Amino acid sequence: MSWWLVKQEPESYAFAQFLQEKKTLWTGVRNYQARTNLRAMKVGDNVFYYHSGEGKEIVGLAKVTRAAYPDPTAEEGDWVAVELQAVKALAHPVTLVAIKKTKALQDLVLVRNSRLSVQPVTLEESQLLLKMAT
DNA sequence: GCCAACGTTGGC
DNA sequence: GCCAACGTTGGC
Repeated sequence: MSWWLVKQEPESYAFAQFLQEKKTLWTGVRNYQARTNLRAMKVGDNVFYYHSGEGKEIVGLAKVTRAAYPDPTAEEGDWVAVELQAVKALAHPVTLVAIKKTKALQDLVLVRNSRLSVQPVTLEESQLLLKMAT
C-alpha cells in the first residue's frame, strides 16, 4: 500500500468539487517523472490532494480506483491516466508553511521539487501528515 | 508581479 | 550529445 500526492490548482479542480463528483479521471499529465509515478500506482493506494497557488496546503485524501491506462486526452505520445476516488477532506489542512517547519518532512518531494505534479510519499511522511491533519 | 527552478527545444 | 534559449510553474 503506497502513498502519493497529487497537485492541483483549486481554480482548475478544487477538492470540494472532487468530493461532490466522488470520482475523477486524472488525465493531462505530460511529464515523464509524473508519468512514472502514475504507472506505479496500484488500486487501493492512498493519495494526498494538494492545492497549489491559492491555498498551498494538503486539503484532502483520495484513493486509486483504477491503475494507469492510456490517457484518453492525449492526442499523441505515450501518456497515462488513473482514476481517483475522493475519500474525505482533512479536518485540518496541512499547509506548506507547516510542512516546511517540520524537520521530518524536509525530504518531501513537495519541499524539494514543488513542480512535480504526481509525487511519492513515504509511509513515515504519510503517517506524520495524517497526524498533523487530525 | 517577480523570479528561481525545472523541463523542453533546437542549433551546433 | 551538449548547452543556450525559451516557456512554464509555483512560491514568495
